[in-house]
Amino acid sequence: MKMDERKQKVLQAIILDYIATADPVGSRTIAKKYNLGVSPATVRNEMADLEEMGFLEQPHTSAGRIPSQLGYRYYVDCLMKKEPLKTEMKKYVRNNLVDRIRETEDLIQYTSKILSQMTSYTSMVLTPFYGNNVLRHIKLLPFEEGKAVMIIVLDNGHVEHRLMEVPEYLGEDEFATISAILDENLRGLTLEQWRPSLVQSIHKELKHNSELLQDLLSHIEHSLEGEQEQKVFMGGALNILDQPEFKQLERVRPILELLEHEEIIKDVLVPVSQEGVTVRIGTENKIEGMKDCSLITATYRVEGRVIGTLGVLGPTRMEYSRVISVVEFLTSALTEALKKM
Amino acid sequence: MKMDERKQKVLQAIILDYIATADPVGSRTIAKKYNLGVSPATVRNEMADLEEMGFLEQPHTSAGRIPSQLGYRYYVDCLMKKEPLKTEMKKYVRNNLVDRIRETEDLIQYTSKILSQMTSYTSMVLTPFYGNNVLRHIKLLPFEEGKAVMIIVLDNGHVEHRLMEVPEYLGEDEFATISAILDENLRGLTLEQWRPSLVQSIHKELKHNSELLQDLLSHIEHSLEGEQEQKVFMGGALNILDQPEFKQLERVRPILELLEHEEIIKDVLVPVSQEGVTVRIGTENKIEGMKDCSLITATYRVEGRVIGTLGVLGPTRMEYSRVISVVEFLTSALTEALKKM
DNA sequence: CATTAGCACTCAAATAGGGAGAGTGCTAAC
DNA sequence: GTTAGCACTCTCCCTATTTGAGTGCTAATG
Repeated sequence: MKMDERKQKVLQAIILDYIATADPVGSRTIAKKYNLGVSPATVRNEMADLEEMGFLEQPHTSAGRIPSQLGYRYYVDCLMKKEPLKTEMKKYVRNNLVDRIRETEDLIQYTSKILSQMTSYTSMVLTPFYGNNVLRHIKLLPFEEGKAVMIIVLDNGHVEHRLMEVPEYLGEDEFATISAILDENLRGLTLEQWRPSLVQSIHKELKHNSELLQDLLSHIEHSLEGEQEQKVFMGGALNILDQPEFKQLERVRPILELLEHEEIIKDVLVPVSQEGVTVRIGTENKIEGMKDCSLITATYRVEGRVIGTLGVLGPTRMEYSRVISVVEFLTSALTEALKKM
Repeated sequence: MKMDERKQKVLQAIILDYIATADPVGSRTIAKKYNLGVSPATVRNEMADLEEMGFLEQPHTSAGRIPSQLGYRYYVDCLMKKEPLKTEMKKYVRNNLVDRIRETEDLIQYTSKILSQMTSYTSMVLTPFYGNNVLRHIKLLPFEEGKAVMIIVLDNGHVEHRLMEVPEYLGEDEFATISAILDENLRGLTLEQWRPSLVQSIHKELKHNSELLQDLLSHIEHSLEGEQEQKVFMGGALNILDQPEFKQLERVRPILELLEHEEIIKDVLVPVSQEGVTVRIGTENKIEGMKDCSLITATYRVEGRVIGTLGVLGPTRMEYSRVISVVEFLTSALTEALKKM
C-alpha cells in the first residue's frame, strides 16, 4: 500500500481532530469538517487502508478511528506544520525570564513554570550541569576549634562552600598558607590538567598536614567533577488531570507516581546526543509508566556546550506542533538568559 | 442530653470502626463486634441520641452512621487512648535518622520520608528557621574584575555565600581591609546588637566605598534576619489516593493542588504557640481545600527554641492515635538529631 | 475504475426497571 | 430501660432494552 496525498490529508485531519477532541473520529466528520471534496464512503476506504498500514486503530468496531503511535510518529515527522509563536508571547518571556532573574535556580524554576503555563502540560527542567570545570579560587577559612570553611569558586561562577573538620592545632597562619599553596598550584586548572607530580609537590609543601590535604583535595575534585547534583524543577504536574484520557484515577496514578520520583525524571531528561528538539511518543519512552504519554525535550547550552534539558510531558494525544514551538523558543530564551549571568 | 459512659462507648466504637473500614457503621455491627452487652435496638437509640447531640451524622436514611467533625473532636479530646510505638520502630528511626545524617536539609527530607512511610499519610516538614543569629565570620574574596564573593558564617553553623558586584578599581588589599573591618566590628553580634553608631563608625573607616558597604551590610542583615527561606519537604503526597473517600478524582484534585503550593503549606505549618501536638480536624483548618482532611502537627526545637514544624495530613477519618504517637516520636527524634549537628 | 449511495450490522453508552440488602425508626411487649 | 418485630427507605447492583454513531460491504454511477 502506498501513501498518497489524499491519504496524508485524511491522516492529518484525523490526528488534528483527535488531538482537539479526544473522541474517535468518524468518516463523516472528516469529510464534512475538513472539506476534502469526497464523500464519507471514500474517506472510509482511505481509513481502512490507513489502518492496514498501521497509522490508525479502532477502539472497537463501530467507533471512529484514533491515531496509533506510528500515526503520531508519521504526523510529527512528515505532516506537522510548525506553529509560529505569537510575538507578544515572546516579548513576555524575554521581559520576565531573560532580563529579570539573577539566580540560576530561580531561573530554572521560573522557566519550568512558564513552560507548563504556556503548554498546559507538565513541564520539567533540569538544572545546568557544569562538568569539566576550571578552578578559579580556593580558600580555607578558620571557623572554630577543629573546623574550617573551604570556599571553592569555579570559573563558571559557581561557588561552593564546605564545612570541614581540621586538626585542632592549626592556627590562622597555617590556614592562610594552605589556602595560598592550594590556590597557587591549582588555580586555572581543570581536573584533567592535574598531574600526579603536581599533587605530589603540594604534598611535599604541606607534608605536616597530609591527612587534611587529602580531604581538601578530594572535596575540590568532587566540585570540579561537577558532582554538584542536578535538580529537576517541575511545573503543572497536575495538568494531566485535565486530559480526558486520564480522567480515571487508575490511569493517572502511575504517572503522578513517576513524577514523584526525581531520579527517574532526571534519567529521562539526561541529554541525548541529538541536536534540537526530541519527540518521544508512547513506548518510545523507555519508562513503562510513560507508555501513554509523549515527551518533548530539548537541550540548552552555555558556550556551545549542552548542559541541561527541558521537557514537556503530555498525553500521546498532545498538541505537538504548538508544544514544539514553545519548547524551541524557551530553550533559546533560557540559553540566552544563562549567557547573561 | 447528657453524655454517659455507654454513649461514650458507642461513639468510640463507631469511630474506631469507621476509621478502620470507611463504611457507615450500623447498630448491628456495633452491638456484635464491640460487645457492649446490649441489643442493636438499644444501640440504635443511643445512636439517635448521639446524632442529636451532633457527634454523628447519617449520609442518608437507611445508611449507618458516620462520625461528624464534632464527633472526631470529642474522640481526640476525651476518648482516644495513646498507642505506644513499637520499640523496634523507635530503634530503626534512631539508627537511621539521629545518628547517620549530617546535613540539615537531608535530615529534614529524610524525616519527611519516614513520617509518611510510618503513617501512610502525607507528611510535611518545615526546615529550621534560625532567627536572631550571631555573626561569626564575614569575608570578602575577590572573584574577578568587578565581582567578589562574600562569605557569611553564622554561629549556628549556617554558611552563606553571595556573588556580588563591586567597583572595578578595588585591589586585593582593599578586599582584605574591608573584610577585616567588617569582621572586627560585627563578629559576635546579633542584628539587635547593631547600633547606628557602630554602623557609622564602619562607614567612617570605609568612607571611600560607602556604596559597596551599603550593599554588603544589607546582605549581612538579610542573612542575620534568618531570611534564608524555609523550605517544605513533603513525603507520600500520593498516599491520599489510597483513601477510599478520595477515590473520585474531583475530590482529590483540590488537595493535590494544595500540596503543589508550597507557600500555602508553609503558611499552614507556621508554628502555633501551643506546646506539643496540635490536631486540626476538617474545617478547623482555615484552608478551604482541607475541609475533608485532618492535619496533625508538632513543633521541634533547638536549644529550647521552636524552630520548625512537622505534620501529617490525612482524611478526617484518620488514625489519630497512631499518627499522634508517630508525630510525637519523630518530633523528639528530630530535636535530638539536630542537637547533635 | 475510482467514487458514492444505500443498507444491514455492530458495539458502547445511556436509560429504565427490578430485586436484594443493609439499616433505620417506631411500636408494643417484656 | 431494653428489646423483638416489622414496615419502610435508600443505595447498589444486575439485567434488559434502547439509542446512536460509525462501520463494511455491495451495487450503482459517471
